[in-house]
Amino acid sequence: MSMPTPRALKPRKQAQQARSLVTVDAVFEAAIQVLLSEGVPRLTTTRVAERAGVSVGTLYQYFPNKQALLYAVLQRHLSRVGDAVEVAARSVHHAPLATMVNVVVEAFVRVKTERVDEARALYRVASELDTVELVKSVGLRSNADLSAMLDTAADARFDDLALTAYMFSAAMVGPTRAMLEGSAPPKLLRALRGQLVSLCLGYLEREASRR
Amino acid sequence: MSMPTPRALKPRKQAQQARSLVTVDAVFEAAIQVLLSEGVPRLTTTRVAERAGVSVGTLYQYFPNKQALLYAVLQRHLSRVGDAVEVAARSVHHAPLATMVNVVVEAFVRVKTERVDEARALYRVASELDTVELVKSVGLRSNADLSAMLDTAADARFDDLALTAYMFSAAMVGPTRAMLEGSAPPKLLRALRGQLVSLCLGYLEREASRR
Amino acid sequence: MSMPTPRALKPRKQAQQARSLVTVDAVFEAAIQVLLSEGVPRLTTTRVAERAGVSVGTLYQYFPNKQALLYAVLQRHLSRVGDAVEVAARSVHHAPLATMVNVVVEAFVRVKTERVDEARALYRVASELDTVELVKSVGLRSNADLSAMLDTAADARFDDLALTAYMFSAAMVGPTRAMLEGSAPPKLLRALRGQLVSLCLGYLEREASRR
Amino acid sequence: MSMPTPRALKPRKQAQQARSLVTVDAVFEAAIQVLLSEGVPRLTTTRVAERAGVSVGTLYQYFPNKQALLYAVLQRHLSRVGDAVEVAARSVHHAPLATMVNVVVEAFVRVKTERVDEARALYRVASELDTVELVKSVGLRSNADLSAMLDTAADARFDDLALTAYMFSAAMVGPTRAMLEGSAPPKLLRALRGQLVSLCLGYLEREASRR
DNA sequence: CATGAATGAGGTTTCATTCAT
DNA sequence: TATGAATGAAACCTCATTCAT
Repeated sequence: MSMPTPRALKPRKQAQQARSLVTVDAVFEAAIQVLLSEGVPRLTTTRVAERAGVSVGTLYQYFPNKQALLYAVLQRHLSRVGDAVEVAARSVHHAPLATMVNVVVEAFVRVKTERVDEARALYRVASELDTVELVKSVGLRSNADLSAMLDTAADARFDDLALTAYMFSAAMVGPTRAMLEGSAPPKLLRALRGQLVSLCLGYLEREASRR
Repeated sequence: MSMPTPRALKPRKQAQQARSLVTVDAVFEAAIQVLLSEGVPRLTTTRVAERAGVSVGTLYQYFPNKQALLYAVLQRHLSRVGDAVEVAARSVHHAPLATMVNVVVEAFVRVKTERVDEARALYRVASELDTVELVKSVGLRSNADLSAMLDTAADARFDDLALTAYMFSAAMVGPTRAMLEGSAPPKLLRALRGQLVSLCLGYLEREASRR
Repeated sequence: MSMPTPRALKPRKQAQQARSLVTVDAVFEAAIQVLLSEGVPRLTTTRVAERAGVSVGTLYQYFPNKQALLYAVLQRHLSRVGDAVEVAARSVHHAPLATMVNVVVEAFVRVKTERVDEARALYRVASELDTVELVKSVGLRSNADLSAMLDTAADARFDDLALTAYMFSAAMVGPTRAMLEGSAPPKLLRALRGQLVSLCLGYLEREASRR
Repeated sequence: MSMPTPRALKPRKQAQQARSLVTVDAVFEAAIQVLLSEGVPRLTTTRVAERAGVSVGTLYQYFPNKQALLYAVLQRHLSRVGDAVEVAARSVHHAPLATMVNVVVEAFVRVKTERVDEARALYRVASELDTVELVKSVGLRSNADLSAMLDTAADARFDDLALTAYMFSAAMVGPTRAMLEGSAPPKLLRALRGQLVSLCLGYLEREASRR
């Protein structure tokens, strides 16, 4: 759960007051909107502030610089995803493989899908070097959760748990990203959950059988 | 095979003279280098030209704008990948599923891996909006190739060929991207081929059995 | 009175605060100075900002691009001229021809002469293509005012009012421009008013007599 | 007839060979075309050369720099006009005023009108500082021609011959420019000659009568 | 002589950030 | 605390001119 935020990217205020929270949230939302409607190159602090209904000055009261803002937005999103995976994984310790896959995939797809625009917007930002570390750390966390889960599978055992968990994760993340980024037709999107289950379960069963 | 390039992104000269060819290639290479060493935000036309050992003016003789340059680099890379997949897929029409997967994955991993730096660099650029169309068109092409191949499988038949081909493709692309972007440890990278085969074959066998 | 400004040339802010007004005026003045002292090709936004004592950035807060700045300067000048002609023309409805010509020419020469440097500077800019529409629209307005006036002349009547008004206008504008652009000797400039009266009145009396 | 060309603007070759003449003419024509279709800011040497069907290098064999090219084009045009006026004026020495005006205006309008595009194009260039001298010198020459003519009028005498000739000239030039630049409707253009006669004759008769 | 690839100074414009009000 | 005008470094891109072929 802990991913140490680089000092330069720390928010300025802890935003504990009600007013602050509202403002910060408006800014987050605005950033996502701008990202979607204008694209990365046109994501300027002024534009975000404008869209959020505050002045640039105010924005800079909450974030020391633009990077910090994007970092925070991404962090919020990734935390949600990480949390969802973690909760799901914990809930099926000791269950059979099929159950595990169903539950985890279900949770993952749900959290990625309930705010499609957000997910889509953030893919555009996620390659900005500074965020690589963040993405990696969240990945590690999820891998750990999935490893721990797989290790308790009622009906399977894995030689290289870390590797298998990594691939499991990548098998969920990869096609999902492809679909969301490519603005895949709704038909595909609806099929996503089932397909991911098939993909992951097919893989895990193969790996397990190799025992 | 052809993917019509938007007019604004078309190269300026076809670069037929010897000197020109050298120049253009130097620029391509420089763009990739800068992308890797400096990241997207510091990828400026001046820096690319400098690294290529030419003047900005020269760069602009071959590309009407920065976008066009990036577009061209990406296009070259994607073409190579598309070509590799196409050739591989064609070579195993009417073979059994396992052969198909082995051959295609092998080709894909090879082409992505032989210029790891290039692949890695381009992921950073691929979100610059205008490239979405390009990525999509290459995706469509590969999907078509894979569909055609799968349709001839000696030992399997698929209900929704398009969907299955799409997932097959995504199952290769997704984890590969995750690994390259996240700068996965060499150990993982070496395992990639085998893991992808497992992933794709597991999936395809499941889907085929559902006949 | 209103001449709809093309959207791309619209000023960015209406400049209502005191500080802003000062800034915008300084920029206007600076543009004219630079135009006079350096000429069109050396009229750069940087230079104008510098001369105005502000940063380029500030200039661009008020004008979306260089064209818009020049457009605004020209518009301000032409509006003044148009206003002067309109007021003068209205004031002599129903008067004899000689009075009309005297009053209108007097007003025109006065307004063109009271800021000779401005007028001179703007001739240099007026050929930058996009301003053609502006010049034309101001011309139309003046022609209308002059037409309306001539139509009420106590001692004359005209067959083709529009044509006559057009020539009247051109007879004032043309030689004035020639003089100011050619930096005619002061002696000529002093004679301008009388000469223009002679020119216009001679013409109008000829046209009127042709009834 | 002599207008000393500034050294920096002198053509490089006297272009006496047939091939040279053709090239220079093509370049002149191209410059005018580009000026009309693209406007001053987009008038580049490369574009002119391209339109002329030669390489930039060749263009620079004939003109030391861009200014020189424009200067030459303008000079050619102004010479034609000056010549036409001179010939016309000489042909009516000792004639009555009305004849003089008719003949001179006729000549002037004809020469300006037979290549409307050229005239229109050159107005755009004529304010480029360096050309002011050129325009002025041609003006002086015409004024001298007109002065000499008016001085011999059979039925009129003028107090300030220089001033009167200047205004006569301006009365022809001004409205003509206004019409050509403003792309006046054909109807006006057809009326131009008659109107100019009326304008100039009205003026001259008034001035003559003031003896 | 002709060509056109190469040059690079310099122009236009944007945008993260500050700070007086 | 909030505002938004001002800043200026730095990005993108053009184009007059040269010179090796």
